[in-house]
Amino acid sequence: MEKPSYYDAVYDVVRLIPRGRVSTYGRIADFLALGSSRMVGWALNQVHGSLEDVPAHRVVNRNGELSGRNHFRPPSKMQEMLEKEGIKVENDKVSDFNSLVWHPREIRQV
DNA sequence: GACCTGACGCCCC
DNA sequence: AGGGGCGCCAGGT
Repeated sequence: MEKPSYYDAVYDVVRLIPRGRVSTYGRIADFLALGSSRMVGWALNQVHGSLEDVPAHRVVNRNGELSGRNHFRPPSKMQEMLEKEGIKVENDKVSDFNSLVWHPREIRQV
């Protein structure tokens, strides 16, 4: 029985997002060559309760907006967790997003 | 089994 | 600069 779903690959990448940093659906999708940013969202949607293992709160859209906050409970939880990591969130958007956005490619550059 | 929607992103107007 | 439409794949109705 195979479940090679790219899901695991997505979770793996998300898990690699450093604390205090964020990444985007698009970058992850591009890094994994999924072809669609939505797939990342689908995968994270399946996470649901495994959020402890997969820091899905560190994944935002290309504008740094917390587009997935509505899937957290309460929705403000996403912002809460981010702020707990030192990330400033204002008006459902990551402040200084451009500076702290993390590129999966950095893994290879270590 | 067909249709619609969805944690997105890019192109076109 | 802002708004609207299409594409991507999976899952639910």
